[in-house]
Amino acid sequence: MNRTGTPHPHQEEWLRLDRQICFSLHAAARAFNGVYRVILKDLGLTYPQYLVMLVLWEQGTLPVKKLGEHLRLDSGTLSPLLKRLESAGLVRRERSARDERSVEVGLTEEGAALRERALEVPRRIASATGFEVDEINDLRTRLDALTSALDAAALSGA
Amino acid sequence: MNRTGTPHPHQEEWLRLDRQICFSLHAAARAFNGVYRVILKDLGLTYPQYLVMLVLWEQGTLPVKKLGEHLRLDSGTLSPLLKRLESAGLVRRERSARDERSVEVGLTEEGAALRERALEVPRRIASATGFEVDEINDLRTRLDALTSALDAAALSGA
DNA sequence: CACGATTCAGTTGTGCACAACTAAATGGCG
DNA sequence: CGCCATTTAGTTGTGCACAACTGAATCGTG
Repeated sequence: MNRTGTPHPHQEEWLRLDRQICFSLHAAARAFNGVYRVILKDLGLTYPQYLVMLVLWEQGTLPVKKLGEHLRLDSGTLSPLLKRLESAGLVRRERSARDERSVEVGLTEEGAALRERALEVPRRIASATGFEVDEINDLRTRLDALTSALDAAALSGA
Repeated sequence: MNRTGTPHPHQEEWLRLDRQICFSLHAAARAFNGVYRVILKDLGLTYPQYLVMLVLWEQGTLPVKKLGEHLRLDSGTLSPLLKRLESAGLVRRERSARDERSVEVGLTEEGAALRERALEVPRRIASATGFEVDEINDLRTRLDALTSALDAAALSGA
């Protein structure tokens, strides 16, 4: 399809590389998820639920909107997830008195207490990865840069 | 809770770091997914469907089992996904004659032809990330190392 | 050959991600 | 004040991930 001099000589190669990088990121995310799944089972939390609890432990009560900003998740994901955490007795949801549109999400006694048991999770994860703190932080920095670039590209219409 | 000399002085800090690394990886995976979603919309593929097509373009016809090994996905994920690709007219599924348990997945004419249009995807992704090929490859290597460590840990019981 | 263990695809049920939408409350502007 | 645009949660529908299971085919061993 390219009689004279192949204007895109590396396209085939790029498709192969794309397969590799796509797969790597996808697999890494799922592998991470899998290890957390095992460790979090003891706490009765899924990985996304753990992320929500981490924010609540750190920030205290805050509206769904703010929670979504911290986690880059919208109400379509958070609403059912928070309902499940509420059913589990870990969080409390109540309409804000000042702004009836808003719902404040806070910890119950039980939810706050769960933090004690969660303290050992990071150590177990670190030992599972076998990575040093510096390596983890370096990887995190690169991933954040990647995410920023991707978000910017998505906004500008890919 | 720790009157004499705090045997775990860094646990609180680790919980904060865990929030950061969890969030970074989770966000990166979703941001990547989002950019691919936009670009793949033209091809009528989702990101996981694109991964399947990449394998088929590279490897040709192969059983569901092998496909799953390449992608680390099981039949619970692949079966419905492949049905959708079949409905879209991109792949063909048929029971192996040699082994009636196995289902061979292959490309249709249309599926094979789609490869031409997919050739530009990696370039668009690369420009979206703004990363150089070397950087991508370096990141990929680290992610693969992480995945290997996590898989090994998962097998040994976390 | 027979029969129990294994392999393979598919199904079911739960949970997350996200787009598109609804409904209620709020805020701004004429 | 009255009305409309915006903000905020929530709902609906589609698709993926994975655990647990089913059922059919195959294999191994006696």
